[in-house]
Amino acid sequence: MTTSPSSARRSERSRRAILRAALDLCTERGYGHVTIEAIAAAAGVSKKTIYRWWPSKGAVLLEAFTDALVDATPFVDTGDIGADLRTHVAGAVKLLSVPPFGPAYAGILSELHHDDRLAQQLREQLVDPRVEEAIGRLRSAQDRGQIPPGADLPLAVEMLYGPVYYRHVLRKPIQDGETIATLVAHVLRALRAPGY
Amino acid sequence: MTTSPSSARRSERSRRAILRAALDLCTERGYGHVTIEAIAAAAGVSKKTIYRWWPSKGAVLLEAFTDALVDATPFVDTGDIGADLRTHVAGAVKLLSVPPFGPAYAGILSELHHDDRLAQQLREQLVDPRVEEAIGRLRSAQDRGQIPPGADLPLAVEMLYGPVYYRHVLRKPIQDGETIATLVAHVLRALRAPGY
DNA sequence: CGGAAACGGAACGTACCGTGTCGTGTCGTT
DNA sequence: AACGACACGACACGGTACGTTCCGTTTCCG
Repeated sequence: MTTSPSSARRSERSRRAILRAALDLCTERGYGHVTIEAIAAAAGVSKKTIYRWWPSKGAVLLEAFTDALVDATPFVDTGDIGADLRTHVAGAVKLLSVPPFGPAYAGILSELHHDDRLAQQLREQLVDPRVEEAIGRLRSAQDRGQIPPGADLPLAVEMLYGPVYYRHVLRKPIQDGETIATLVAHVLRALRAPGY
Repeated sequence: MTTSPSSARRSERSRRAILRAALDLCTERGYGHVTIEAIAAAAGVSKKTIYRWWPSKGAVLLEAFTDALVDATPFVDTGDIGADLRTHVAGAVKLLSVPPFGPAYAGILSELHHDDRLAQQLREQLVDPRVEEAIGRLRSAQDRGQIPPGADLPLAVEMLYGPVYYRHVLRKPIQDGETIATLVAHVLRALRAPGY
């Protein structure tokens, strides 16, 4: 998570203040107008302290976002694969719909294309684990015979998350529950139906 | 397309030089490191001229991207809906895979969240027309009985484009032809199969 | 208790922003 | 053919945020 000097001397107090200030500023003025200097000022911290532990603004907000994501959208297993997928997708959609998380995540995504380290961190810490969880839940349904054995589970996950990302980056109004239910139903149908 | 002073006196020569320089700079140093000043210098143009016609860097690159998009991914109708969708999605994927278009589009997307006018322009000029085209092609297949009458065509388009955007913003390696074929097959299956 | 290291604060030069001014050139109008 | 309007290139401006450096202080480990 952290990056450089590797020490237990690090001030947890400052770390929390920085992450908190970063999210707060993101709420009130938007990701693009958040600056390292403003974060430092709001957190009562010197810029040097931020630069010591994070390489960029994106890295600060990625850590803040990841921290805040803890049990935001848990992956339950009630036995009903449809209901569980709906619950999970709805959790992700809802999280992205409230400031500062929607704008913060969009801002982080926007920096991936010129920051290789950040892209790697995001995939390793956020995306891949969640994809694995989703595949695991689908496989569990597969074991119960709710999904055919040969189904392409990774593709299924992309078909679920894809429209969520599509809508998020294009800033179309977030989907309501019915849209999510329809999406999940379509994906399950695509897995279940006979080959094309 | 253009914005402010509305005149026929505008120098087409300068306009072309600016759009060309913007894309070139995007190729060689990445969207995030392209500046208005650098575009002006590379195009042999004063900053004032750029600010006279475009409100932001994003607007310049949106126009450059849109111009370059002409017949990049045509929407054909061979009668085979599966083949046509594969062709179309492959065109979009291929376009995004080559510099400067991939990075340029990602950069434009990144600015949508703090630039309402740009977001509106992108949707009106780029996204909505293409979505309409896609829906039109699906409807044509519907008329021929290849897709059931009640199918949710807008959702189908999102299921097609969604994974493309998902992969693009997360910078996962672009899909190959087989992945695209599988995706298209799944979407068509989801439309075709009986209700869940 | 001593030293190493993280800390806050302040200042630095650099880069780019968006705007303003000015003189030049070019294109419509009459 | 001459005028006048307007886009043009150039240059300079104040402002903001960058990332770094220095310094003196505080905090924690051994």
